[in-house]
Formats: sequence, structure tokens, C-alpha cells
Amino acid sequence: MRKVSTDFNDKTIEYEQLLSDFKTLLKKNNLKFTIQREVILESLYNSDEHLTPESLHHLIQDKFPNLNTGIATVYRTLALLEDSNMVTSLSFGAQGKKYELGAKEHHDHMICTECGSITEFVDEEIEKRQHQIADALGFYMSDHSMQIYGICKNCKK
Amino acid sequence: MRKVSTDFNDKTIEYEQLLSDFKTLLKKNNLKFTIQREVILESLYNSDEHLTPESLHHLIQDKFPNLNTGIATVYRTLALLEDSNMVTSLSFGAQGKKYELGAKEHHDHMICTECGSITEFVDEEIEKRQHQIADALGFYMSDHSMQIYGICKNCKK
DNA sequence: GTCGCTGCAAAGTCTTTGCAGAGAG
DNA sequence: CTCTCTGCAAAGACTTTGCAGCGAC
Repeated sequence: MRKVSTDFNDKTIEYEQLLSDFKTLLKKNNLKFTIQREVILESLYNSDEHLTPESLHHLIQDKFPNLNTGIATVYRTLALLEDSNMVTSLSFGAQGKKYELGAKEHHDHMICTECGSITEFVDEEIEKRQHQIADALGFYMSDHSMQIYGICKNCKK
Repeated sequence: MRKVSTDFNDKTIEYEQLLSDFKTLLKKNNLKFTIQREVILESLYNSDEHLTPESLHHLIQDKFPNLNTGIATVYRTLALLEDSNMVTSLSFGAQGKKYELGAKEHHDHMICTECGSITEFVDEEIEKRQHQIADALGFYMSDHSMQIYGICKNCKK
């Protein structure tokens, strides 16, 4: 539970990189590196879930109760990270957005309408085709996303 | 401006069908066919835009000021139509949802991040591939959506 | 007539903002 | 020291709900 950035496995190395990118970004914009910002980045990194601002806030409150991080700071930091393309927000019909680290490799989402679980996947063929379509329509493609809705393996039972 | 369902072109024929489906749906659920509900359906049908509840409400207020339709009714009707799969809601990062008639044939969306315009498109190859992916992951696919974000032809200039 | 529907306004959510004190550089 | 951040609480934006009267059937 107290697994901060002390151990040195693959994930930690990636995180060090991420953190360093974040610091660079902050410096470049004359912004400050605060403990709240670090904790938010780290929590996003260590979560395998897609987090809402609220769930992220709870997570942080549980893990670092003495920081007493405000929800407003979570929102502000997420907006900052999103503007800098370090996180991506997802809005799947449900109310509110969910966030995930954008540093992960690109992937799409398969959403179970029964249990709400989200499975990630990538398909090269679709990726390629998306570029072709954008080109054909004279559109400069900066990003894209795809969702498949349905009932997952577990819920089908 | 007073183009209601009096003329008899292709679009009107489709609309008659849509309206009849709507009435059937209402009857089946012991719900009533009201002028407000008709006007909402018709406005969705006659708009080529993707409408927010608010823009739909304005549209209706302009067109039928004497009806004095409340925004709450718009929300309630959209929820009803969405539950019955007659309209689809889109939520593209921006705040709030946009609605479009689901009766249209399936298509995906290309969203310009400069001007906010939405272009629709369909690609058979991607459609096919999506089914394959869902099958491969043991997922029953009920629906799917795809968005390409970028800068449109016009804004590239 | 009955029972669902509507407009209104109030209440809920979720998110953003203003401000004064705290803290990074 | 300076200037940005933060938590708090208030304000905003968007959506839902309760209610009394209205209207479809």
C-alpha cells in the first residue's frame, strides 16, 4: 500500500520518465512542481482503472490523508494534464468523464453495458484504415478513438 | 419556415414512418402522444446538426413559440427516445451531450477541433473488422462508435 | 373521468472560480 | 521575496425531480 517510487521494476522506470516529462512541461510553462501534482500523476499511473475526478480524489485521500488534497486541485491538475496531452479523457455516455494516462500506448475501448467494465484493445488494421479515411476526406487527423459496446465474456454467462 | 409534414418528398415519407414507429412505441408502453413529443421528434428529424438539449429547446421555442415547451420536457423526451433507441447521444469530450436521430443509417464521426464541426462517414472495412474483434474477445457487440479528431479541410487553410 | 404529461421552480450533480494564506523556486 | 498553488466555499453549468394543473385517450 505504501508502494511509492522506491522500487525499481519496469513500471517504475516508465514512471520516472513520465515524471521527468511532467517536470519539464511545468518548467517550460513557469508552473510549479507541487506534491499534489506529483501525487495525482502517480495515482493515475498506478491505477489500472479509468478514473473519474471523484474516484481519483478518493484514491488520493485514502493514500495520503494528511495531504488533504482538494477536489478542485484534482480538476485543475487533470485539466492541465489533458491540455498537455499527458492524459486523455473519455466520455462514454455516462455522466462525467473518466481519465487515463495518455502516455500509455494507443488503444481503443470495449465497454460492457452490463457491468461497466472497460477492456482495452488495439487493432493495426483499423488504425491504418482510419488514417486512410482522414486523408481521403482532406482531414488532418490528430487523434481518434473507438468504442465497442456490448456484453462482455463474463456477463454473457 | 412553416415546413411541417405537409409536403411529400422522400424526407417526409421517411418521417411518416418514423412518427408511426414513435406512436407504436408510445402505445406499447401506455404513454401518450403529445404535441410536445411530436415537435421534438420532428425537430430532430429536420435538423442536420447534432443537437444539444439546449439547442433543440431553442429551435423549438423559435419555431413554435406558442407551445412554450419547457426544457425539462426536452430532456425527458430525449431520455425516452434514447431509451427506446430512437436517438443516439454523443459525448465528445465537450461538456454536455449531443443527440442525433438513431434512425439514420449507422455512421461514424469526424470532429474538427478547430471549428467543432462534425462530419459523418461510414467505412465498411472498419465495420467488418469491429465485429471480428468483438468475436475474438468473446464480447457480444451491440453497438459501437468511432471518432476521428483533427482539423477539417476548411480550417486547414 | 383517469392517469400520464407538462411547465415551473427547486433541487441535484458535476465542474469551475475567487480569494486569502501556503509554499516552490 | 515573488508569484503560483492550494483548500475552501461559493458560484456556475447542466440535468433531474416534485408538484399542481392540463390534456390525451
